Amino acid sequence: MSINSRFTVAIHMLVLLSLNENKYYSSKFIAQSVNTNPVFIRRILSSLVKANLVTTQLGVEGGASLAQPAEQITLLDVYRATEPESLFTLHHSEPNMHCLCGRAIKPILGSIFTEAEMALTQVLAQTTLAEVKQQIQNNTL
Amino acid sequence: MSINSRFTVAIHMLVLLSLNENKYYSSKFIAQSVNTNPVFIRRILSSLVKANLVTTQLGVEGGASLAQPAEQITLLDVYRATEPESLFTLHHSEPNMHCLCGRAIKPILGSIFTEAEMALTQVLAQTTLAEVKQQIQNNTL
DNA sequence: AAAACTGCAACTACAATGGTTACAGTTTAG
DNA sequence: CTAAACTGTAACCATTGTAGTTGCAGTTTT
Repeated sequence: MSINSRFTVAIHMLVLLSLNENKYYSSKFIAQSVNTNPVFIRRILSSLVKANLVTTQLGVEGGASLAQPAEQITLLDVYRATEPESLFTLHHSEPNMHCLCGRAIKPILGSIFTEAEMALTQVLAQTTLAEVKQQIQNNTL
Repeated sequence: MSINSRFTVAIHMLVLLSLNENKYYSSKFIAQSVNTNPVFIRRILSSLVKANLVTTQLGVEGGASLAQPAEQITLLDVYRATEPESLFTLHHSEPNMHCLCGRAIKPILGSIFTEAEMALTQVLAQTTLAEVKQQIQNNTL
């Protein structure tokens, strides 16, 4: 399958927060921009808080705000916070150990998959939230 | 989410076929090596046939065989045959066009995601079935 | 004619995704 | 000090994807 929309939504949210880093944005407000429901937003926010990308404030006028400057947050940080450990699913059921192929294939594919995933994450590490924000703002000129 | 085990299973199958390129392997035999059921194998085979990586033979002593030499089949070919078009899921529901962020973010993320996926596919393109087979055979010395 | 296959449809079980409701707890404004 | 606006989280639902299973028509070899 594919990388969850959680990742896409998380970036969307964080870019939104970066538009005014001193403001707390409510999950309801964010949900309207993303066009989804506030609970889904709060679930993702929960992951982002754990990864120390966002801080939240309870109560009236509360909400979420960036925990770090947008220049310091890369898309890889967001990816790590929202996506599971490994991108590739190895075998659903353990291969047959009586078969040459079954015995040896897992570690070999594992290392190729790790290499491929690293190539992907390196690209994500090269882009910061601030750059995405900048592109969005240029787009509207 | 993550990349389906279909991809992993497809590689497993093809490496198995590469052990003897002149033989037809039945879906039952392949299923035993992968430790799954023959129908699941035939469903994946169907995709591989469409991608011209495999030919099948009906009847007694029939089964599947590589349609190309193992040296010419890369993991990227297998990836393309078994995985959907795009790895990343953009928004589940369309973002709010009344929001600066909602309007502009999709194409920007789209191009970053394309770049990231290309980095991944380039790694997959560098490995052929023959190389995986070679590693498996070395492994058992 | 029997046996060994593919190809495919139909049905099932299970897990993941995202939407919805509900509610306890926190904070601010009045 | 109470009402309102928030977060955080659990519970439940609908939908979809994944993989397993059964069944059967059609093909090929013996």
